[in-house]
Amino acid sequence: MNIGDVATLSGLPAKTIRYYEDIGLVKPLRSSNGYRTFRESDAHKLAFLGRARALGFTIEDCRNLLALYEDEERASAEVKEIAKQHLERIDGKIKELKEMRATLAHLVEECAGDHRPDCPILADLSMKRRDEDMRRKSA
Amino acid sequence: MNIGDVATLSGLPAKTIRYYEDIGLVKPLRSSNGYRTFRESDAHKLAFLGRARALGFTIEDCRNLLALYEDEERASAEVKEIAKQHLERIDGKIKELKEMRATLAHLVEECAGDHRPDCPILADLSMKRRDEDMRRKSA
DNA sequence: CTAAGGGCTCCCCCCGCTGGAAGGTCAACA
DNA sequence: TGTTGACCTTCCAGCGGGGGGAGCCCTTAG
Repeated sequence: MNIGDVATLSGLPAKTIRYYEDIGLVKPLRSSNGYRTFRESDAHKLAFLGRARALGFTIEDCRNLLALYEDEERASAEVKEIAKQHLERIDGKIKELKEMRATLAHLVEECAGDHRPDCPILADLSMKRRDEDMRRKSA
Repeated sequence: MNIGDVATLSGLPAKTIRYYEDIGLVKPLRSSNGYRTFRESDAHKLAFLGRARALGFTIEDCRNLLALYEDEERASAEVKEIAKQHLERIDGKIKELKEMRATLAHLVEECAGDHRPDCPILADLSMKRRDEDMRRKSA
């Protein structure tokens, strides 16, 4: 299989696949004309990578997951640990985003959004730390 | 004020402030020794930027917000529009993360996490698109 | 006089790709 | 046989939003 074929199969852009080779995630063979030649197993790995990335795992996570995937003797505990840590990262991000959302939604509600210049959003962004602390406490 | 002073006041690292000058968000003066000299207004802008960035606004958003902040004739509708768009971006990200979280949490639950190699997490990551679609539908 | 603690510029690094230029290869068709 | 046009190759640059660090200058206190 050439790169275009695995790209179609895995849903990853060819550029990304070349990059994954660069950083050592896949190691396709080369045919005499210099083209990359992918085996079935490479195609599987790439599909695996695509799904892991879609779940938000970092490239380093993927590298470790792939190593475990290939290791028949692995302990599922190792995999679970990686996934759990990732779950925590996701939870952290969700929390952060929700806090932003809450503040922002509040400000958007307060803002008249008309032709006048008075704007609570700008007022909040420009206000001093002391006031911000007060707002936080009252919220 | 030198850069260290505004860094302390705004809570932004000096590096970041230099970067903001680079991209034209602030335009401090220079004193004869080459040091940046920040006015009160620069300090306010930087604090403004720090808070806008903390709410997740992109640099380009910040640029626009800052312009509106400085424009006494602005219409609050313009500010509100930027904020609303950002709110939508945040909602999109939260949704995305929640979907990841749901899938991942399910997998983590299923995984025994012991010394044995059997692992539903790896099984899911390596399984074919058809099966994935089925799982999605049943979920 | 010297040392510490600012400040300055400059360039490379991070992540995870993405785009583009300049060129080689291959299959189909006239 | 020549010529398209779709592939493929490498390499270099850049995104956002800074961070790290080298190697230098300036200032102030002891």
